[in-house]
Amino acid sequence: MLDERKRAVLRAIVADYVRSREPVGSKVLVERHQLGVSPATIRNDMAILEEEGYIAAPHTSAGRIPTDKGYRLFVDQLVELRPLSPSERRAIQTFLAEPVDLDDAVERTVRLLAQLTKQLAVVQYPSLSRSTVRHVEVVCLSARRVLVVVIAESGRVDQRIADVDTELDQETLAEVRDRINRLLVGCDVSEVAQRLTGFADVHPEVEQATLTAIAAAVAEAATERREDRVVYSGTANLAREWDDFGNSLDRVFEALEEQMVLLRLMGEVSATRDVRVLIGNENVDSGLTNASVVVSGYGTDDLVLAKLGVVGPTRMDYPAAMTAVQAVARYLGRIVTDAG
Amino acid sequence: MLDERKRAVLRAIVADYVRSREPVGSKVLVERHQLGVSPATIRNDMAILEEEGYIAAPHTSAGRIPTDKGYRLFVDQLVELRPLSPSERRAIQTFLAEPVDLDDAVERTVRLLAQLTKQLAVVQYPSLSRSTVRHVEVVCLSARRVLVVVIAESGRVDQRIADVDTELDQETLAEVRDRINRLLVGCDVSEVAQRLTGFADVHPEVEQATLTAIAAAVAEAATERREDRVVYSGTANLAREWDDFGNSLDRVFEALEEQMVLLRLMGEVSATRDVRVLIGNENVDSGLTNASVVVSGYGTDDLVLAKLGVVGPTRMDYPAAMTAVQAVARYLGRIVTDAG
DNA sequence: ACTGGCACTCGCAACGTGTGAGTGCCAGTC
DNA sequence: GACTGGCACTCACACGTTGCGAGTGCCAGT
Repeated sequence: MLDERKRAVLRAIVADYVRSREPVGSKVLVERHQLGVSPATIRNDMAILEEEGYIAAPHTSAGRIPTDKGYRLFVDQLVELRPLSPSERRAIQTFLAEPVDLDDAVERTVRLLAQLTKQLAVVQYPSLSRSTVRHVEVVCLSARRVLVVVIAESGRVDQRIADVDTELDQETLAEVRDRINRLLVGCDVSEVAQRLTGFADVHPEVEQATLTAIAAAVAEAATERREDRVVYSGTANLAREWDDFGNSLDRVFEALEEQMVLLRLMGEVSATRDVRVLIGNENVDSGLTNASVVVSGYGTDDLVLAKLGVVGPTRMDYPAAMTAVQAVARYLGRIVTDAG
Repeated sequence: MLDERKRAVLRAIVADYVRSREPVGSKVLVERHQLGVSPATIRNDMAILEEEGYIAAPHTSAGRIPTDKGYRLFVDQLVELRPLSPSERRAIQTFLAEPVDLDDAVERTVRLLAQLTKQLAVVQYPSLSRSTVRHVEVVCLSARRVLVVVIAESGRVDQRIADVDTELDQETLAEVRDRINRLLVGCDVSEVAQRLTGFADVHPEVEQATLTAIAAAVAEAATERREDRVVYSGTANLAREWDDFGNSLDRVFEALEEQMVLLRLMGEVSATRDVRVLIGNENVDSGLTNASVVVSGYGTDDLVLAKLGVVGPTRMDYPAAMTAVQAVARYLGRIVTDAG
């Protein structure tokens, strides 16, 4: 087990390295943090820390930098989360006040998080509670195309385009719409597909294939999985620190545009509302080397709707990122459960 | 006026420089393109071209690179647009087939364009024809929050959250909704705001402020300007060639995340359906130096709905970009006018 | 009008070198 | 035993020097 002073030394090394990006030596360590001992003593401690694998020297006669193991110890035991500064708190409140709709709320959140942490921020769309159907609208886009809109009681609005074989006049369309509504309104979205089976058969006046297509579109719209969508923001922050990622930058961006990577990244942490940290190689996810992820679930106490977090270099300001992620997750959770 | 051979030389310089990223000298010029004369002759031509300002030498005894003026001449007179290769044509067709809704269509388009041109692709949302109101839905999200959904005949679906002061029970909400629908269905979206004036007054059974809030939300949703939204894709391409932009990369990404920059960029070219090119400093837009924009409007013959294009380094493959932009614009125009 | 030849110019990569930050170790002190 | 000052040692890195080669401009010759 590590000595109290050695832990202080590790904490100091992490702090300094995060700020300066440069290997930190024994001398600056004692003069910047009041450790009360001489550089030589610190050197001994550092030798121990290196033996134990918490820090490493990039080459002989350079300072030390924290290893992944060192960061891990840091976030697990050494970090003290200071509360948000009033100005930050105010920034969050004004930024997230009065979102105009769900998209807007998510959009603002991700921007805010990127701005607060100066990292790449990622927000997963909340999986709005599967609730009951409120209304189904069917509108005609062109001769052979109709748009289906499904509005759920929870406020979800999903749409889908269906190609149909026959031209539909306004009256038939209206009738189809009314029948669908009569059939579905109030029923749980999970039952939609089921209720629609055979829908085409019982209305012989319209061509079957057409009705089938429309029914399929309605079913698809009702079961669309929005929680597979993620949005991100703060690419400029990523670019600013790109030299911390061993990878060439375009690889990183390729990985980003591949939504799956982000989803996997978020998926790897268990869905709880506390803040989790993945450090460096702990996430096996290729494409991002030397990257850490700070992530938290958001939602109500008993139900985690989705996750949000930031991605940055292993060498990042963990305390700041953790408090920001936590605070934003809490706010967004409140907004989103309140709003639907 | 420029000699025919000098034009050939300029064309060759542009072609080579675009491929190699390196100043091109007289020797490689004659051996790669069959110009039928010796390097010395070419050197004389190059001297003329330099005098006229079409090319420049980064320093003594280096090859020449095209100036913006050179590129301008190239795209205006020297470029020959070869038709799309069958495989490209096929790629477009499969990629853009059967979009599931408007978002999906735009999303796919921007990805496709980025992939085809290997540049940053930008697509502006089409301004769907202002049409008549089809249906208005009002659902209750929480005690003091309602969601308003406006569906237009054209297939536009807009939503808005309204905060209300009083709690609304289901029946009143249903009644409000019915009244709104009776009032608005079939009326042009441009008249919505007008028709709603005084809406709060004539229904004394519900608190006025609440009705006003809902009416305002409906009006806002109906008049939302979707055409101010742009989406982009292909950031990895941008990162790959970032050293061509004098700017440090993070500035570029900051500019990107500021949607306004892209909108201005698109806005600077007149809204026609043919392909326009802005080269280097021609676009005064700060933030992107050494950048060119290839852009085209899309829509029907008589109505340009919005614009799309690519952004890349001044030194980009203009012919390829131009054909790709043109083709994609044409396809998207067809899809989007067909679909809404 | 074009070409071969030649002197000239620089950017750039390769090499050598000196400097300084940082270390490990050890003998001495409290 | 824990800490400290001192000292020899090691590299990374910044800096000046140098040589090379690509490319040019010019000119005399065809």
